Amino acid sequence: MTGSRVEQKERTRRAILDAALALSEGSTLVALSLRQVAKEVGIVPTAFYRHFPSIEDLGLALVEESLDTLRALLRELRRTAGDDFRSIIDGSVSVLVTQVRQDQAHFGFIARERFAGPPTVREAIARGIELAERELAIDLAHLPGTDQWSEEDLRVLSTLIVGAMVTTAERLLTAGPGSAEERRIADTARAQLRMMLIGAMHWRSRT
Amino acid sequence: MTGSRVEQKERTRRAILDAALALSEGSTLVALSLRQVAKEVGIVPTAFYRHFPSIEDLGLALVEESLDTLRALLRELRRTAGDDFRSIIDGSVSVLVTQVRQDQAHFGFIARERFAGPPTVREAIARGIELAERELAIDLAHLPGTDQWSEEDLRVLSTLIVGAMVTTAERLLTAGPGSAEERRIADTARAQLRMMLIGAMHWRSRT
DNA sequence: TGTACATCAGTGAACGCGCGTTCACTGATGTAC
DNA sequence: TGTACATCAGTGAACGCGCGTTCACTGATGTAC
Repeated sequence: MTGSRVEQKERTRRAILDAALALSEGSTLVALSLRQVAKEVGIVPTAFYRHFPSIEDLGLALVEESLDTLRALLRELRRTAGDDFRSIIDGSVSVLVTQVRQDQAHFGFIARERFAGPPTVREAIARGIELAERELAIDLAHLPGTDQWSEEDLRVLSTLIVGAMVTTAERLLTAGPGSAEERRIADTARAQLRMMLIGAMHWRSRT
Repeated sequence: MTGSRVEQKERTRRAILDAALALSEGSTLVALSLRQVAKEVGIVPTAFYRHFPSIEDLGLALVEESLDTLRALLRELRRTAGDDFRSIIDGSVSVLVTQVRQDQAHFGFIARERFAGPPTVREAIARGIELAERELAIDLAHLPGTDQWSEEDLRVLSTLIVGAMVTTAERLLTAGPGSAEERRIADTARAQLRMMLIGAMHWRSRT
């Protein structure tokens, strides 16, 4: 069976990444030890070096994977956007719930490292969130009723919405999958999105 | 000079707490080492035990101090609340900016430990934030226009507002004190609060 | 006020432990002919 | 197809280092008389 040695190596590499995600759950990247990870995977500590040049490179790989899942979430949100407000709201929240559940370990990693990670990691995550805000501002500009809005207004609303979505994602992470709590969080997120959009629709009529 | 030995001990204790806050800045509580802290303070590692029974107890002391700071912020927010929407919004944001600046180290600590800290710490912080949400829901119920609101509606709006305030506090922490960025963050927070309250005011007329 | 004793914050040596990393190795998988 | 050789994921011993914690100590500050 050709490729079986290659496949086995890939399987071990995946096991190392998964073990690192699971072990960092309790605190942070910086608290991860190579020996802990190796023990969890079931290999001898030195075998680690067959897969990553150092424990720091393992961390970088986790960061990149996690940012990939964040970008996948954004792509999915834009792809499934409906026409009217109600379907945009409902669709966005259900995509958020689905994706957070699907890549729970990665989103948990992002939540933890966002402020507790090494500077470069914090910056990379901040850039990912800023990207979402900018993309959303562009999408908002195409919605009816925002024709007269300034760049600044679009930015204010998009950061508000992205902030609420980040908060919702973080709440989902602390709730059990499929729990009543999860449904309540999703309902709250939908109501909040509705409230924000109602505020936005009446925005110019007031200022 | 009576009390001078006691005062010196208190000064060292304070220096240990401050050093721990400064050192945990780069990552988390769990990455703190007693020897690092002692070195930063300028005492020998074993002298640490004259002040705390263990490094974990130092962590608990930091958590309690930080939660005190959080509670002080909430108290200050309620105390300075004005009558009309505009003064409530402007007052709340300027109190937030002032308090975050004044206890930057503690708020940074909370931001970091909120998801990366040990489970008990995460729970304590989550409870502090929930408390703010419940208190705000009560205050909102006393505002004009919310007479017909359900408990649920009040909860939805208060979690939305608290979430935005948490996000604003976190943004302030990454901006320099007195910077143009800081003023922009405060302006954005004010606009967002206005937008949320406008949405709230038109809430019932839509659902 | 002066002296003798008590307190206790900070010292310094020592300990066992888990850490990341090095090195020479083993033996199963894969390849060349 | 069968044999001889190459590759390389995983092994196991060893290293020096920083860690938390113990212990007996020192000497300045504080107290009793």
